[in-house]
Amino acid sequence: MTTIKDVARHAGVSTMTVSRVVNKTGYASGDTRARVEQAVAELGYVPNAVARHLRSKRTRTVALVLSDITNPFFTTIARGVEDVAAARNFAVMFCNTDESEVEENEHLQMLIERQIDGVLLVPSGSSPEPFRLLGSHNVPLVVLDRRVSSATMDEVRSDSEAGAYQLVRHLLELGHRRIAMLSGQRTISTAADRIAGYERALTEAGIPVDPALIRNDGFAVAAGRSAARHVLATRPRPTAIFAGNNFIAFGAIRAIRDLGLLVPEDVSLVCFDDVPDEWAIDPFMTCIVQDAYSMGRRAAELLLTRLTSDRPTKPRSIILPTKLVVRRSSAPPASIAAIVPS
Amino acid sequence: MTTIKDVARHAGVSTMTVSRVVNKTGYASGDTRARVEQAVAELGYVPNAVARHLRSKRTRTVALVLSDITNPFFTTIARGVEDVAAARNFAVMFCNTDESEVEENEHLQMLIERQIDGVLLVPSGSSPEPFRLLGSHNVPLVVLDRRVSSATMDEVRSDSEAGAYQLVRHLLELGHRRIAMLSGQRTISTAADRIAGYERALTEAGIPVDPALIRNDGFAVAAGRSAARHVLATRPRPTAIFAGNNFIAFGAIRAIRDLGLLVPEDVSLVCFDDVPDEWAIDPFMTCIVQDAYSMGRRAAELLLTRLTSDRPTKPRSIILPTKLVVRRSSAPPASIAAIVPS
DNA sequence: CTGTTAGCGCGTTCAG
DNA sequence: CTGAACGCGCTAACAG
Repeated sequence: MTTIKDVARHAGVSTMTVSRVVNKTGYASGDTRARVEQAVAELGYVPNAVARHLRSKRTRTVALVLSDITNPFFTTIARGVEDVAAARNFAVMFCNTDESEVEENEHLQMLIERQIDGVLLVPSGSSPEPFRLLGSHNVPLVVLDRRVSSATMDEVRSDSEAGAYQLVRHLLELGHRRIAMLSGQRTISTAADRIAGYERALTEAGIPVDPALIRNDGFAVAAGRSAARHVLATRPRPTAIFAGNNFIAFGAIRAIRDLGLLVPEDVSLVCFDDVPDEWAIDPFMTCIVQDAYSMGRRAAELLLTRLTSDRPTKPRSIILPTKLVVRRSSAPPASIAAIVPS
Repeated sequence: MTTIKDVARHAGVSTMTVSRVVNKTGYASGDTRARVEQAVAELGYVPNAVARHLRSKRTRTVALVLSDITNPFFTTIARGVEDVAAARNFAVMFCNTDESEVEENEHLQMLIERQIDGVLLVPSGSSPEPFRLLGSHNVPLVVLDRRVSSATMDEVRSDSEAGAYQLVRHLLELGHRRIAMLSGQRTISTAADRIAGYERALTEAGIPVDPALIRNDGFAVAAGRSAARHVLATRPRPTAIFAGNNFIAFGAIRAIRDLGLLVPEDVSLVCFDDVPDEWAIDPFMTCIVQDAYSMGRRAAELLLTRLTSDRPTKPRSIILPTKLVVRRSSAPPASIAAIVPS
C-alpha cells in the first residue's frame, strides 16, 4: 500500500505538499504540482480515508436505519437518499431493524462507534432511547416517515392524517357509511395517524366510529387478509374497506375473493400507497400516493446540509403532501348503485 | 468525546488495559476489569472505530455495488447481504451504478479510499477495469448475479442458461414452435445466457433460430412493451413469448393487451423471475424462480469467510439452481388446442 | 497480569 | 510557496 510518504519521497517534496496538491488546498507552484501529480499517477496512490477521518473527525458517511429494505416504499426512500449522498460524496450504510427496538439500538451503537456523521432513521418504536443515544454523542438525526412525540427534531414525512381523511371523504361522498379501517400497530405513528384521519372524516360526517371496524393487525399481506376477514364477518357488512397500506390492501383483496365478493361491486377498497408501476398491469386501486423518492431526497438533503453548513438552525419539519388517485376500486355502495344507476 | 485515555485515567490503569478489557483480549484481574468497566459506564465511553481501523487495517465494512436498489431482485439480494453482515458485525455500504461503468468506477474508487474490506459487485459492463482496480488494491471481490469472462474469481449467480433452456423446453413440449425471446442488452451476461439457453432448446428441437424473434431492448417494462410489439408484428405471429425477466414480462402483457390478445389463449407468456408475492393477487405467470435472498446470503458468507479466515483458498463459483413454476400463462398454442381439446 | 513504546496515515500549526 | 513536528485514538510488540 502506497502512502503519502511514498509519494512525497518519489516526488522529492514533503508530505504536506502532496497533501496540498491532492486535496487542492493551499498553494503549489506549477512545477511541484506537476511532479506530485506524476508521482501520484506512477505509484497509483490512493489517499487513505480512514486516516483522514481520524484527523478530520468527519467520515462523510451517513446511515439509513429502517425496518426492512425489502419493502418497496423504503427501497425507494433508500434510492433517494443514495442519489443525494453520492452527489455530495457521502457514503451510505444501511441497516434493517425489522421493527425491533433492540436491533435498532444495536445498529445505532455500532454506527456511533464508526463515527458516522449523521443518521436517517425510521424509528421502530416510540421509545426515546435512540434519540438519547444519538443525542449524547452529538450525531445529527433526521427522522423519516414517522412522527415522534419526544421532542422537536428534523423530520420528513407524509401527512398521513390528511391523506387518510381525504380517502375516507372520497368514500363518504360515494355514499358509503359503513367503512372498515385496517392498519398497522398503533405504536407506529403512520398507523395511528391514518386511523385518526379516518375517524375525523367519519365524525365530521356524523357517523359514529365503530371499534369493530378498526383493526391493527399489521402492515403486511397476511395481516391484511386476516383483518379483512374479520371486518367482513361483521353485520351489516362494511361496504368499503380502507387499507392502511398497499400490502394490507393486497391481503384484503384475497380475503374478499375468498368470500366470492367483487371489488367494487360488493366492497369498495382504497388504500394508502400505490402499487409500484411495474407490478400493475392495469392499475385499478383508488389510493393515496406518497412520494417516497422525494422523501428520501429531502431527508438526505436536510441532513447533509446540516452537516456541511456550520451555522446551526432550528429543527425543520418537512411534511410532504399526498395525492388522491381515484381509480376503479371505489364505487358507490351496491344499495345506492341499485337506486341511482349511473 | 471521551477517549480511551480518559477511561484509563479514571480507572487508574493504562490505556492498554482498557483496550484489553473493552475488546476482551488478553487477561485482566477481576478487580481491574471491574474498575475499567465501571469507568467505561460512568464516562459513557464508546470506542472510536476509525482509530481502531487505522491500526488494524480492517474496517469491518463491505460494499454492495449494484445497478439499482429499487429493483426488487437486487433489493432482496441486499437484504440477504445485510442479514449475514449484521450477524458478523460487519457494516454494509451500498451504491447504485445504473448500469454505468463510469459511476461504477467512481464508486469503487471511493470505496477503496475508505479502505473497505471487500466488495460485492453486480458488474455493469464487461470491461475488466473494476477487477483491475480492486485487484491492484488487494480488495477481495465477489461477483454477484452476472458472469464475467476476464478471469476466474469468486462468484455467486443463478444458472441462467439452464433456467432459460428449461423454460423453452416447457413451451416446446406444449407444442409451440414459434417462440419469441425478449431480453436485456447482450453485454449483460444474464441476458446473453438466457438467450443462449433459448437457442439451445430450439436447436435441439430442430427449430431454426429466427433473429427477428430475438430482441435485446432491455430489462425494463417499457423495453418489454416495445420489444413485444415488434415480435408480435412478425408473421406468422409467435405463439409464445419468453421474457428475460419479470419487468419485460409486464411490458409484454401490456403490448399483448394493446393488440386485444389474450394470455394464454392467443399468446403464451413465460419469464425469468417471479413476481413478488405481495403484488400477485392471483399468481398466473409461468416462470423460472431464482432465490435472490440466498444469492445475497451466499455471496456475503463467501466474502466474509474469506476476510475472516486467513488461509487463502481457490476462487469459488457458486451457481444456484433455479426452479420452474408452471402456472396459467402458458398453454398449448391455439392451433393445437383446437385440434386436441383438453 | 499490566505498562511502555511506537506508529498506523494523514493534516493542522507554525516556521521558514 | 514549502517543510518539520506533532497528534488524532487506538493497539501490536515487547517488557516487566
